[in-house]
Amino acid sequence: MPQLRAPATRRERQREATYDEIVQVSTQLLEEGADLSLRAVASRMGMTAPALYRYVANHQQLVDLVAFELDKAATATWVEAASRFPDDDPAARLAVACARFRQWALLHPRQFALVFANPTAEADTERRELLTVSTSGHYFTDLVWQIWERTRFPYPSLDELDPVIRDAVLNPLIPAKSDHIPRDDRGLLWIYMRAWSALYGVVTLESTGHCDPRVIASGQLFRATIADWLGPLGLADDRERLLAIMDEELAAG
Amino acid sequence: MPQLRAPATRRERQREATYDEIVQVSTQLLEEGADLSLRAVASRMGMTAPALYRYVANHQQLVDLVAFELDKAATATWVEAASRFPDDDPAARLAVACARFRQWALLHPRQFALVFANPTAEADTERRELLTVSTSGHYFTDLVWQIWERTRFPYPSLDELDPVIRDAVLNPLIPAKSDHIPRDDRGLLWIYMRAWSALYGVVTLESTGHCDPRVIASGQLFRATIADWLGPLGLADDRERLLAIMDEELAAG
DNA sequence: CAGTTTCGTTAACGCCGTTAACCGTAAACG
DNA sequence: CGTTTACGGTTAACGGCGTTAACGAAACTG
Repeated sequence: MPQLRAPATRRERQREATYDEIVQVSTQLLEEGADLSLRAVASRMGMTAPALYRYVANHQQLVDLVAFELDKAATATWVEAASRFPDDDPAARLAVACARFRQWALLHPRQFALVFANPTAEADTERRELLTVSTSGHYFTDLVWQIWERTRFPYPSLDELDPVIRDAVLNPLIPAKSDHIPRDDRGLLWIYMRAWSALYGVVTLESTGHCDPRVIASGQLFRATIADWLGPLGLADDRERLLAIMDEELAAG
Repeated sequence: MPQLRAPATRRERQREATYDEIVQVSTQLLEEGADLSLRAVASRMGMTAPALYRYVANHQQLVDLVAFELDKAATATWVEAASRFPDDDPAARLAVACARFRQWALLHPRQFALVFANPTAEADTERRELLTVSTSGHYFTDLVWQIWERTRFPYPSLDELDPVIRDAVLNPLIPAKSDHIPRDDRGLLWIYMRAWSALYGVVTLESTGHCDPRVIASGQLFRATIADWLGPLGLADDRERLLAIMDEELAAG
């Protein structure tokens, strides 16, 4: 059985490989604290900068490409970490994933900024679409859904929602794995958005350093923010266990 | 009576004026969507770029200078807007200020990013210090304090706080007008930090566009986030009035 | 084999931050 | 008052950036 993922002609495989190398070299550059520039990436690949224009239309597209792959790779790491808890314990998995997400953001602020603070121009539909397929977003939505299946935490019905929000949860533009959520349960996505907003907010605050460094080091702001969301997700009974899991994960990273 | 603010020699006055022009030209550039570059600022002032090095040590310092002044100017606008409510109604003032803060962030995302998403390097103590005197931070802390004077909402005592957080509230590195807060009431600052984190988070999410545009347009995410903080600030009774004030302000902007 | 597409090159343009060397003039000083 | 100093500007230059244009070789295609 031949490869499914690397089919087609030799040229196409070559091209795939070049894309992979671009991403690899880019992440390497970022890791070293260097800027993500076309020239730097090219020269480290043994090419000249204009050659990269065969693969990317401009600098911003390079950034978007790398951001997408960084998100994918980072998500894979906390999916892996979360998998030490079983399938049927999505709350524990969420606790692990949130903690890992934060630790990644603190350890790699430049990469975090690239993926999550990279300003998206209003009219730029292409970049919007890319955002919609964000890997981490899908993972978090899925966990929230799985938690709801167990705790049946309350969520607003479609009628209760502001009409604009109703549209948004019925046909989401955000990264959310929502196809399998029945129409009448789409109010769940509102809870998801609000929870994501809280997580994003505190992690961005800490990652960009607009915060007392001691508060960051203690992890208390993050912890308190997460703790506030256990109730709304129907996890109040599990509170101590989940916070313990999170603390453990924070201490490790 | 001679000027108090423009004393000293003629040279010093001249220098002050040049700084003012730098800031003015910079904000003008940002307003036009251009980048904030030394060369652009200099040429628009009728100078050459190296001349600016007589006023700022490097590009980052120019950015910091402009960020600080932008924060000051923006804060002044919502202080002004909030002053349509009397002194003794700090809750209403806070509602106005939060809404204005968000509208400013949405209308001027580049400026917002400069002031509030401008990553602060860990070891950079100079920039930390600059952060500590942020104007908007002082205004918000002061409002929270004034609200507490009226509602006496609960806050953690010093013993209840994590030791690190205790240090942080006793000797804050964040922009907070805290000198007049008695030592035993410093737990208030923890509430302030948490509330600021929530406000910062949702506004950053919206301003950077990492969010469904329809959700931003509706303002519901922001509204819900603020609404969640009325309780902890002892403003539950005032809920409808305050949300109405905020809605009005959001609609205007 | 001929023709075309793909993928790389070099050269160049106009930005950028930053440094070094230089100079007139306004202020400070003996 | 004349001298000296330091301030606030200049020009020239370096290296790096994104980006475009013109071009060529090698690989696929008929």
